Amino acid sequence: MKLSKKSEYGLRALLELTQFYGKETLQRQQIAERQHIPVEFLEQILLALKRAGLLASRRGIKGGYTLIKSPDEITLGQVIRILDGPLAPIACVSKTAYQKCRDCPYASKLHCPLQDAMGEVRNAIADILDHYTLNDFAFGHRKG
Amino acid sequence: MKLSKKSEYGLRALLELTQFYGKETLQRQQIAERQHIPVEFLEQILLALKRAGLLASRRGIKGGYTLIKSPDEITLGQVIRILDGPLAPIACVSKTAYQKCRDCPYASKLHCPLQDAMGEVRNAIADILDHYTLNDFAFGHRKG
DNA sequence: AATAAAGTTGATTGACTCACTCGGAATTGC
DNA sequence: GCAATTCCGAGTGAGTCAATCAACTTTATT
Repeated sequence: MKLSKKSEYGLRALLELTQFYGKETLQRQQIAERQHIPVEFLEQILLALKRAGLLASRRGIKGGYTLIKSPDEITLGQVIRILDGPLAPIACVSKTAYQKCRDCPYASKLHCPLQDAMGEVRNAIADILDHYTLNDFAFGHRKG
Repeated sequence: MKLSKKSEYGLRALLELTQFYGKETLQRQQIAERQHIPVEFLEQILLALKRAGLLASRRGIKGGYTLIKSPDEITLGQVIRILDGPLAPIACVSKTAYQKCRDCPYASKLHCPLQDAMGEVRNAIADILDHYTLNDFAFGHRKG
């Protein structure tokens, strides 16, 4: 049940970008230093977030990265799915990346105990992460 | 955020053992067949559960495994911790295996955004899995 | 136009983990 | 004593994680 370094770094990078949203563009170098992330690894991560449509970038001198969407429209769940894949503990209870379980003795039955349990877990995780925006993350949580 | 095969198999094995609790002892072979688990891998898992105090075993002909604790005293959370380690997505929010984060720019600060978010997730997961007993698992869930 | 600074891309690496597999020793029932 | 079973440690092949590197393209400044 572990969060990868990739996602951790990704979230921390977005934390910085959220703080400068609408003000400045940040360069990998700056983000890496502020958050203690290896630059070249960070690069990969920023690129992935760019391809997913969260960031824009400019090359060359004075280049850098900016948030392209408002930080209250981006959730931690989205980010983690981009970098780590589905939130669900097992594929057969994923809503965004469902896969039928092969070789499971309950695959053909109507009802699987493991699916019940892990389905609950998946929903609990998604309920939190899909409502936790970058704004909540950077500036303190709504905590409804 | 994935559950390992080890834990999945472990839970499915315990599902069988719960169904025969107080009646028969089951052999690896039987459990493996019923749940489609590779026998030798299953062995490792059963051993780990034995060392953790959940199972008893007998060798030789007519040997096998039995639950040593009542299935309403064993939770899915316990089982997963034995086989997969802590439930928390990152070590610095684990209650059963806390580790201070190294190299995190917030390590010395009073407050870390990532800890807040992942702490919530950890609690949500633990709330479910630490109250989900093998009885619930095998015979249908309480669902309060 | 030249240069330097920055992002882009793909390949590669080393360590580690996951999911098994194997061989043999110890125990038990007959 | 023999066969069936668990116990235990070591090993393995594939894959993943976390980087790292080299080469390339784009941009601003001079």
